[in-house]
This record gives sequence, structure tokens and C-alpha cells, in this order.
Amino acid sequence: MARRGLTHDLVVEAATRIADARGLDAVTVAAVAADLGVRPPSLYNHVGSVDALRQAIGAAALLELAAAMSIAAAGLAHDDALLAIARTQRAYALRHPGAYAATGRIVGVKDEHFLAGGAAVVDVLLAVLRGYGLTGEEAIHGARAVRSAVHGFVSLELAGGYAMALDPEASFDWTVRALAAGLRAAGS
Amino acid sequence: MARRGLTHDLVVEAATRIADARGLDAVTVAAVAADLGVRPPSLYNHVGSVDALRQAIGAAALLELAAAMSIAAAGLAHDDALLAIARTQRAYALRHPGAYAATGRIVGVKDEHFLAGGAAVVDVLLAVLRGYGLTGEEAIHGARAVRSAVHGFVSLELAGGYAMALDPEASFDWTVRALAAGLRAAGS
DNA sequence: CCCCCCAAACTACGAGCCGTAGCTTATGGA
DNA sequence: TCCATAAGCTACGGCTCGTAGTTTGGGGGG
Repeated sequence: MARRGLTHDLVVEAATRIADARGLDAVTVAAVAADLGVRPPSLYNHVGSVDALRQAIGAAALLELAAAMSIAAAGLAHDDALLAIARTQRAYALRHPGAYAATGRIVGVKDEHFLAGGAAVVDVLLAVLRGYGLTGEEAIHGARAVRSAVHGFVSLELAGGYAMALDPEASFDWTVRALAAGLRAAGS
Repeated sequence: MARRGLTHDLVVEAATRIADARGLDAVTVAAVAADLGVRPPSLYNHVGSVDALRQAIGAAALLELAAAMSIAAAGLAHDDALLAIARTQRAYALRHPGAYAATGRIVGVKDEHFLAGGAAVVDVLLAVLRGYGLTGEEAIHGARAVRSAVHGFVSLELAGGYAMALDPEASFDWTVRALAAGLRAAGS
């Protein structure tokens, strides 16, 4: 019964490792507990439920992603900035597939860290879109368009939807540039 | 032990109803069996596993979706055709959220109906893109771009990601038109 | 027309999952 | 030094999927 000194953050970190290595569905109480060298019920001292644990994974991922996107966009404008944040999001998703998947489970999320992380990501995107001259409702349309394209591309890629031999990275850049052309047209 | 006359298709239909009404995760052997007035193990006479059942839901959805998109695009060209198939896909997803979600679980799918359905959807899309003058690799890039944008938008919408008051339908049309502008630019 | 065999449904069960109840004990603060 | 808090534990219940082996209904062959 030696104390392991677990904390909420340590549990979330272990869960994130498992999610990235074996998929978000592999994040079970038993698996995380085993990884931490502890019996399953002990986790409930630090986490409310499996759902809460997965939300915590997503929250951490969103905050990390927002920070990375913000850095990537620094000093860039227009298409350069857009391509930079889009590539950053895709790179993050490919490097942390499990954590990125946790980002998408939004239905009925109450975790405020999660919501704050999501808002931070959108804020970076809106800042970039401001350079396209999009304002008001147009800016929201534009943000939804970019989020949709990037998230959709990455989701399909992670799901194995791009079976054809053609390089996904080239398709990704092509997609972002095509959308950027539409944004320029809408902004002028 | 009265025979219920179950068939593979009847089981898939019941599962689809449950998926659309209560979410894909609610499609359990127990739930489907109860809906059909049968004990859980009986389903294994018609279905290999829960995973196979969910794939069958997705396969049926893809075939139905491809047919609907094909009809929607008939007699239209360029942006009209693109907007028509995109709207059809979104409408289908909103009307059958559970079945549409089953469409996205692609990893390791062997069900040939599923793969055929996916190919049918892509074929309709490629036919529409031909009108934009996109050929070879450009056509594949374009197909991936449109799939990404539409699938991403719908996924985020179903997941509750569009909390803001602005009408999602308007954002959807805006997104498709913005991408269409990019496709025109690439095709010329 | 009858009978028989196949398969559809059943009961019973095992393993794995989440989460709760209640106990023991380590440890930091008074 | 002691004690209250909380971290870890064992034990359990209810849910899930899936298998094994049994019963029985009903359509096809004689």
C-alpha cells in the first residue's frame, strides 16, 4: 500500500500516453491504473470518471495546440499565417492522435479547461482571419470554414480515409490554399 | 422460443434506428436485441460482432448517401452541382446522425459493401469535379479538399461545436462557396 | 402427406469494463 | 508526538461482448 503520490495531472499524462499509443478507446481505468502501478479504484481519488478523464486529455491537448498555433503564426500574415496554423494543427494531430481525438468529443462537455482551450484555438484562428478583411458574421463563417476543412482533413487522414498513394501532405497544403483563395475573394 | 424471422438486414435496420435516435454508442447487442424482442445471443446468428454491425450500418448509409448525392447532382454543373451534393450530404448527416457517424469509422474495415459505398460517394464527387477542369492529381487533391470541408463541417456541427448563434446552414453554404472559388482558381 | 434435418432461438456462463462501499494506513500539520 | 485527512486497498454489483451447448420450429425431400 505504498503511496504512489498520484495527482490529477499525472493520471491525465499517463492516459494521454496510452491514448496516443493505442487509441482513445484504449484509455480504460484498468489500463491507466496498470500503467501507473496502481489498482483501478485508486484512480477515482483523482478523476471523476472515464469520461471526465478523456475530457481532461482533450482539454490539455487544446491548450497545447492553441499555444503551438499562436507561436507558429507569430510574424506571419495572410496565407502564410493560415498555412502555418493549419500545418501546426495537422502536425499535432499526427503526433498525438489519441489526444487530438479527445479534442473532438464535445457533446455535453462541462470541463471549463476544455472550453477555454477550444476558445483559445478559435481566437488564434480569428486573429489570422482578421488579416483577410473578414469582419462580423463573415469572420465567423470563415472561422467555421477553416476549422471544418482542417479538422475534416485530419480526421479523415487519421481514420485511414486516404488510401490512395498521393501524398496527403501535398493534398493538405492544396486544400488550405484553395480555401485561402475563397477567403481572399470573400474579404475583398 | 417463437421464431422471429430475423435477417441480417432487419438487424441492421434496428441498429440504425437506435444509432440515429440514441447515438452510435447506444448500439449494443443488448439494446438491439431488446428492440427486436429477442435475447442478446440470438443476434450472433445474423451478425458477427458489434463492430461488424456498426460497419454494416455505415455501409448501408454510404450506399444510400451515394445514391442521394447522385440524384441531387443530376442536371447540374459546377458550383450548382457541388453545392447540391454537399447539401445532400449535410442533410443526410443531420437526419441520420448515428448512421453518418458509422460512416467515419474506417480503420481496418474489411466489409466490402462499406468500401464500395465509400467508393460510390467519391465517384459522384469526382464526376462533379471534372466540371472544374481538374485532372489527375489535381482532381484527387480537390476531392480530398471537398470531402474534408464537408465532413469536417458536419462532424463539428453534430458534435455541438457550433455554439454561436449564427445559422450553421449559412456558414455551410459560405464554406462550400469559398472552396468552390478555390477550385475554380485551381482548375483554370 | 409426413418426417427429418438445419438453423434460429434459447439458457448458462466467462471475461472485461466502470464505478461504489467500506477498510487500512501513510503522511503532513498542529 | 499524535491525529485527521486522504490515498491506496479489497470486495462487490451491474453492465458489456461473445462462446458453448441445448431446444425446437418449420421448410424441403421422400
